[in-house]
Amino acid sequence: MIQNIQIRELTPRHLRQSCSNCSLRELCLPIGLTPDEMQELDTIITQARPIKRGEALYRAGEPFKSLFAIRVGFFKASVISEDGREQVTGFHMSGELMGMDAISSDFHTCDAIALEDSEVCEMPFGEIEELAGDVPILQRHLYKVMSREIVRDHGVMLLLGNMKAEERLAAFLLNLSQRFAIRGYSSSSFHLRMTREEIGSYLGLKLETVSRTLSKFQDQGFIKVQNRLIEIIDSDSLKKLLNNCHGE
Amino acid sequence: MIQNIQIRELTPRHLRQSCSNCSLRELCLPIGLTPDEMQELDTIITQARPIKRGEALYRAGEPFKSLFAIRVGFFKASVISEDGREQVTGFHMSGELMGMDAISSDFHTCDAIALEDSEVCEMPFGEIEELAGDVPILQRHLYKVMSREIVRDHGVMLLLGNMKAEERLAAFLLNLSQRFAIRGYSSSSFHLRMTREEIGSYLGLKLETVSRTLSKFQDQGFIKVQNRLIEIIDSDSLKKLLNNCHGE
DNA sequence: CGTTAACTTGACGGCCCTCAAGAGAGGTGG
DNA sequence: CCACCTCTCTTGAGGGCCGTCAAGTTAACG
Repeated sequence: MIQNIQIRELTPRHLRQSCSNCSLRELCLPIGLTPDEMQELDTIITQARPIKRGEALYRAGEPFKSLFAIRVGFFKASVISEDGREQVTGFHMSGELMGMDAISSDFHTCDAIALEDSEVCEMPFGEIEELAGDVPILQRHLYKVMSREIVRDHGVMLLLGNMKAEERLAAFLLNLSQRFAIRGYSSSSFHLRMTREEIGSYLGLKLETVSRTLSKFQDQGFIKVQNRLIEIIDSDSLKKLLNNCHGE
Repeated sequence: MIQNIQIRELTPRHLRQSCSNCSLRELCLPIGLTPDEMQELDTIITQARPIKRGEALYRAGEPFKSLFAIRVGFFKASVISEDGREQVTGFHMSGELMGMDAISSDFHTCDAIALEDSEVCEMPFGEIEELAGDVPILQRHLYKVMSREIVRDHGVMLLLGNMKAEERLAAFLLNLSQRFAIRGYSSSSFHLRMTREEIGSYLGLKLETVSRTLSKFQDQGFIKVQNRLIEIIDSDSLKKLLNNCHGE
């Protein structure tokens, strides 16, 4: 959750600059590469491939070649079950890495759909891997990024397995708020890129329940909802929903 | 799911033997190490540390030093939310790797509890990592194992987000059945190592619902339940529950 | 301005949770 | 070996949360 906070403070200058080039917040994060190594990384990475809103960055079943770092934009990742049910497994924003699920089988296992016009950096995994063999700190960092994804998924499992609708939505809003804040946007006022249905799919709820719960939060004065614009008025109350809740 | 099937057939002899030593089904899987590299791997890995039923292999918050390969036995992994709710994130059996969630923060993020007397191989991550830097095939394999964990978690998210109690339990039983089969045990008759409550926690259900649903499956002639002994009588019907279900 | 997709709100019903009681299994000590 | 205790499991009854169905409203886009 708090994992990305210190990027600006901790990264050395040459890295910070390169990172601001490619926006690889998640890949470059706290790793002290030499200028040479950075340059090599830069030559590997394809700069800025645009993806229009609604388009797929990749789809389940396609052969795996590259990881993608989101330079700007917003994506959803989702898996489709055999009988056609969609489960959104995550929402991803600038600086985050996508496609790691595909390493295991050399095929993508989920769809990645842009929810707004976006740009990604393509990072051919074979070359990244090769470089990682020579640069221990990069290798370790890749392990860390993948591990973080596992931890994140466990958090979602906790949410889906244990929480009620109100708690899920509160957790969702607070998580979004935090991630926007990290990126320098307002944490108290932001635009949802996804539909109620996509939120519901992510949270294991129906779109009507999402809508109703948002309205309820608004009635209680926790938030203000204007279509997809969310204003968080009382984040403490939202947090209280998460901790108090019906545990003892 | 089917990922471990071909171990015996595909691994070269020297690897097969070394693997049968340490039972590292998941780590050694399909990777063609040289005998020298295998030996180095063997010197890194601590052979056979016993863990008694009910004991913790590690707990959330403990500093991370090693991954663990289960040599024999059965574990549950679970996260505890701030307000004390437990979510079982997975059940792990012989040959599987545990602890990858801890790489991201250098602290374990979940508890690993033995559900029967077990033995694990401890693999100091720093040394594994170092070796992986020299042995690309090992490096890639670590990425694959972690990626597989992510894919598995996505499957659980689909289950928790979209499925009804009957479907969840059917999926759970079929998954266990398959994993036992891969290890040479009966796929149609096996002993549950976990309580109804732990099954419920994993599946996002209460223990009463688990119990009721098992009874229902028994009444329908799909399975036979005798306390923790499960006999699968009609696996096709269970599979049908998963595909038919209330999708169109 | 018309069409479509997205959202809101209400009414109702069903699935699963909650509470409760009792049965069964496994371990310990007498 | 049996009595006893505890943990686990089963089963029932009732209620609540959320899904389902439906209708109407708003927003978005050509």
